[in-house]
Amino acid sequence: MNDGDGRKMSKGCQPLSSVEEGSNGDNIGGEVPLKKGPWTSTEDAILVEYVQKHGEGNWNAIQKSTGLARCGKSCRLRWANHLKPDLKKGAFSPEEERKIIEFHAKFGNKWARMAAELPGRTDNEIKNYWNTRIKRMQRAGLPVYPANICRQVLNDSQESPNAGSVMSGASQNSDLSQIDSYTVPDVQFKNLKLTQYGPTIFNIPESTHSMFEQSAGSFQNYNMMFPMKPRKRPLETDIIGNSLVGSISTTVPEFNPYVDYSSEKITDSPKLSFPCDPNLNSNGPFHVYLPGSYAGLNDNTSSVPISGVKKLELPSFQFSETQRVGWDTPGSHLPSLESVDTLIQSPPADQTQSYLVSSDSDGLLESVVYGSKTKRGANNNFLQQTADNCMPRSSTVNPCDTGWAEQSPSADQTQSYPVSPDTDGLLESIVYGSKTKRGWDEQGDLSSPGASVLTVHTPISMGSVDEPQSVEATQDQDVKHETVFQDPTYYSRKKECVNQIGLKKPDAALFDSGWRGNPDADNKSDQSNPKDDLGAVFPFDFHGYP
DNA sequence: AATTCCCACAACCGCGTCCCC
DNA sequence: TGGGGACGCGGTTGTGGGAAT
Repeated sequence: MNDGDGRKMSKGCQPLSSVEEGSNGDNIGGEVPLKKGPWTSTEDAILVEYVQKHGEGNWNAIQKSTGLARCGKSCRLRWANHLKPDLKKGAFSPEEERKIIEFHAKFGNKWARMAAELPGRTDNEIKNYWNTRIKRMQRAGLPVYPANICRQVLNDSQESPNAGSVMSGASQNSDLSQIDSYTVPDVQFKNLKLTQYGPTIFNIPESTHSMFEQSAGSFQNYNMMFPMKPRKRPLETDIIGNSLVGSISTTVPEFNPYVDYSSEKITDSPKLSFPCDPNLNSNGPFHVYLPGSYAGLNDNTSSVPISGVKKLELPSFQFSETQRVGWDTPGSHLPSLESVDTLIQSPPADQTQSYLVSSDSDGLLESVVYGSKTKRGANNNFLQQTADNCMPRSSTVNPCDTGWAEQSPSADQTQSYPVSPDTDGLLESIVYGSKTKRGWDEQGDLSSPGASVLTVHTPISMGSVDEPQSVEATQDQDVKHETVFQDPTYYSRKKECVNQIGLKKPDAALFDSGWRGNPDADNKSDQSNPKDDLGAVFPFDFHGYP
């Protein structure tokens, strides 16, 4: 570390007026710059001694009274994360891991809250664990939330007075007063069958539902997956994933919602399956955007399909008419940022339709969005959204057909899922403005540049696996188009990405490392690389791209 | 053996909130 | 009531070390 020469003045921390941190030779103008970087044992000792003597708090006084060249903030962090006597060290126990997953499902990224529930553990520790886990699961193409957790959270939610927001940590955490004008009306999930879907990491905004309806059969074929970049060195998980390819491509793996995956390492989860893509023959494009990632600021993005290996289960969504209306109208509530987190573009009913991203995207919006996202921090309440995603809205089609329907204890449930309130209307304003500017109000014009802008904003549009949409049904979508595609937000300029993901033969594309050349996949897309597009929405480090 | 890559984690940073004056 | 400091929170970055090449 930069112990010593690498020291810098900590931003946000006032320099010491006088300190005896002799080892620091950066003393400028008589002021000792506050040290940054790893703490030394000496510093630790000083801090511990001070706290033992004076107790916690008044952190800024430490540097004054002890001469410790650390700002109060740094002292507090060091104490809280490492020096506190009651801290638990070492790896998380399986039980702790299970709790973390559960808490994340409930609270979202409320690390401090989670830490409060886990004695001896710090928020930073939990956060790091979670982020690492996310990456790992992503890489393996595994669902972040085990089905049992989803189910549990769902049950908890149902039991609570405010039930309705299932697995929406943000919603549950948020004070109701925070619900602003952007709050999306509750979404009604009919025939909720959470467990049948098992875990999913995607947050699918309700607005997506209507898309499914309209795209009817098209979305039956989507595979949610994590884009995966080939690792230079294969991991066990990769191996597993690859090993699944065959079966996934040809059969519908069975997902056991009752298996507790909470603490499993990827390497020991060979039984995991991907309860998705009930219709492997479907040809509907499908896009999934995960929250918080860097945006593809340039539209030089390619249409290269994600060379992912795994598929994620896709919940179906349904909107009530009123909800649809809400989304359609310009003044309607835009999706919350949380909903923005996950973006999935659903292809129109006409699967031959191209989803190429308009080439005219200037990247500005993406930049803005990205900035906003970054700044705000991706409040990727995966689970919240995941849970929503997990909830099929329709059960007309026997889920069993999908191969993972049997276990759906709550098939008859009808629930309302309030969209998490948006805490920042700026992005919506920008997006909306952009859309307006671009004139995307030309409903149904999926190729409209403006529409594409909303990708970032758009709730995931996914095919409902259990949607009663027969192929025939998919052809009758006029009405649905009005309700759904009217809202430009459903389409992103990253259409190409969609295109790429929306493979006629998802499986093949997914697992075909050479799917760049997949004729089906790039039927109408350019050769751009979806990496940027995906990266723009995925909060994770996408190690999935070549 | 050197290099590269990746993971895990510690620490930093910016921002929001609380509290006191 | 508002200004400012203290503190907390969540996201991001940087670093060390191990594994793979």
